[in-house]
Amino acid sequence: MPDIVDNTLRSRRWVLHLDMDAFFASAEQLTRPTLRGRPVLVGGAGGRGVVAGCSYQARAFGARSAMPMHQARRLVGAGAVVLPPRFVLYSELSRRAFEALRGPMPVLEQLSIDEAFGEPLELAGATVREVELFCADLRALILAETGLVASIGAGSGKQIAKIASGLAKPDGITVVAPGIQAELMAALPVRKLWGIGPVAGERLRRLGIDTIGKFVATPESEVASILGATMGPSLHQLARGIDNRVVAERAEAKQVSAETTFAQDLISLAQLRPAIESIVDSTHRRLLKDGRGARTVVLKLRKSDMSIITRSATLQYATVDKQTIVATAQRLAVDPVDVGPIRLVGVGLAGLSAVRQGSLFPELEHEPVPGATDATEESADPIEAASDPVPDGPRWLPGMDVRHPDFGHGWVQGAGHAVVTVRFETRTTGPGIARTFAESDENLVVADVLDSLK
DNA sequence: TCTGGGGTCCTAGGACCC
DNA sequence: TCTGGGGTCCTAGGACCC
Repeated sequence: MPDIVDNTLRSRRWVLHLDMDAFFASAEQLTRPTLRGRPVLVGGAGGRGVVAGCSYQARAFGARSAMPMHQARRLVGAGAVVLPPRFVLYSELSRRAFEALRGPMPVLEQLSIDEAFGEPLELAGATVREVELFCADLRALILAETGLVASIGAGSGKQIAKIASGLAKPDGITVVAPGIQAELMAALPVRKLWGIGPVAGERLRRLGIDTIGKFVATPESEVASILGATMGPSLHQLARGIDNRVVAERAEAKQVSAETTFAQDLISLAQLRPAIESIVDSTHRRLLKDGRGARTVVLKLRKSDMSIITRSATLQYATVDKQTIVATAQRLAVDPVDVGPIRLVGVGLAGLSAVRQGSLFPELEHEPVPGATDATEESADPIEAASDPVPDGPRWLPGMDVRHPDFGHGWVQGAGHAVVTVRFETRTTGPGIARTFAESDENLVVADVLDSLK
């Protein structure tokens, strides 16, 4: 990167990319002040869990998102704080942040729970300095509204804005002036391009193309033959800094789905059947929340070797009827005895249509499913990897939000041996004290996650 | 004790229709 | 009596994103 940046340079277009810093872990540290400054790992704690988010203190040890949790834990050591994700909390913080941003930026393209593009019209033709000031205001707004830190990148298009926000982290702003864009990008690994993942990255690396600069220098025809006739040329354009994609509100979701990885592989139909039934339950809840009906049911099975089998069926009419969906998913099931042990079961619903039309002939969609009737009794309650409390399971699990009439809102730090240790604190209390109770203490009750924001 | 869960988009083949 | 061509829908698989 050049040492001197001319802050008076203007760009015709300024696209902004906002990204919350270490979002999940930061949300935990916000609402549980004891965790501030500590290596926090958010994700599944079971043997097959992975890191969904980690604090910068955890990253210092080498922990990363998507890393197996046991590996991250080993890297961080004894000081690691492992917490289950609280999506309700993250969604609320996300909602508050993006709602506030719609003031200064009415058009927001939300990419995920913690990321969005914006292209404020008032910045058209602005200078680098003006963009920096605008971004500083946005960061202050997010901080005031949520207590969380976001980094912002800005450039002449989406691709460069996204790269810039990565460079801005943590807790910063990076505005890429048009004049330095090409030089800045050329030096970056080709994997930084949005759309070049592990497979394409490896394919390019084997051909000696490891930087965006070398990628740009590769003839477009060759790129097309490596990455495909659609992706190739369009990525080549983006790498050359040609990016006229507009910033626009996202359309409605095209599918809803739910999936669960089981602590132990499912090895029989008798185990798979009830698993499918319970996953449909989750997916169906999402469908009802969405408000549309679904025509296509997709069953997804991940085998123990990580390969994926999908089977789908399209109904004659969109439906919201759970039994229809269960029956369809069961009909798609394959026998683990034939295909091999299964670690994950997922059910997706696509072909979502706003017309909630019930089937005219629902009985036709309830064909008997071989092996389905005995499955529920037969056995196979597959061991859930998720840490949801089960009726006969432990009453308290680490990370739970709880309340006590004398000590207020807190969270479970640890449980076992008939006792439970609770840290009483919320966003505004400052670091709280930990107290230990009998597991059976009636004064301790499960609390609303969002109370930790108070 | 390797590798989550929620999505999007692309490709490719076959069925089916005109 | 040999075998069109375009368009759409459905299905399965795969890459990629956070």
